[in-house]
Amino acid sequence: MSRRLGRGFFARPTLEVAPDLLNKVLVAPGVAGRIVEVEAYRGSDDPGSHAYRGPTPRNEVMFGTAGHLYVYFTYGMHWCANVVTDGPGTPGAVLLRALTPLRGFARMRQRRPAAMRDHELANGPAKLAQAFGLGKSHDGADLVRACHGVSVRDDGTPPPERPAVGTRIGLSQGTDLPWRFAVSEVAEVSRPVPGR
DNA sequence: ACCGGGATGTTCT
DNA sequence: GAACATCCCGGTG
Repeated sequence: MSRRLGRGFFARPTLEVAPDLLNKVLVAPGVAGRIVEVEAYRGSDDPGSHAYRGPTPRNEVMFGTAGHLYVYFTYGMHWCANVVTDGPGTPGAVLLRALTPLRGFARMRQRRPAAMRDHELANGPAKLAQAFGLGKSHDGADLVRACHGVSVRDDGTPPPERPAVGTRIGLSQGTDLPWRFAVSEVAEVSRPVPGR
């Protein structure tokens, strides 16, 4: 039994939403996975955020309504998926970095032939986007309305009381901010969180 | 096990 | 023209 998250869950400050997303379930057609690692990004005072220098064609959905997907293309071959947070005009998003696969193993493996084991199907931001078939067409999709069959659900598993906290990965600015959150001791975390 | 580099093209300066 | 919220493979030890 589970229920889809509503607008109110997402329309809160980014740094509140990010840890609350841990242990929620991301669903796409034929597949599902538990969110076990995320990173918070916000525009106003976060030099690591795509929104830091103001709106552009790429990042405009970060400035829009909470609960939509922000999907961007990077390194010439990878897609990464964020959940938009906070209020209209206040840019914020949470990057989904790792999932524990729950359903649709065969489908994910088909999309990610390089994964040797189940826990490698979605243990990275670009890996999970590929495993879930997320790409350009999903940028701006409304999770609350389950556009394209993509939504976030609560199956009754609460977020960890003490999530692992660390700095974000792959940035050249904002590297000091401890805005990476993970469920401790799960195999799917993309990289170990120092100090826990 | 660990490390280094190449892939590949959009986005913004 | 540089940077990029990454991943994978092949080298070495």
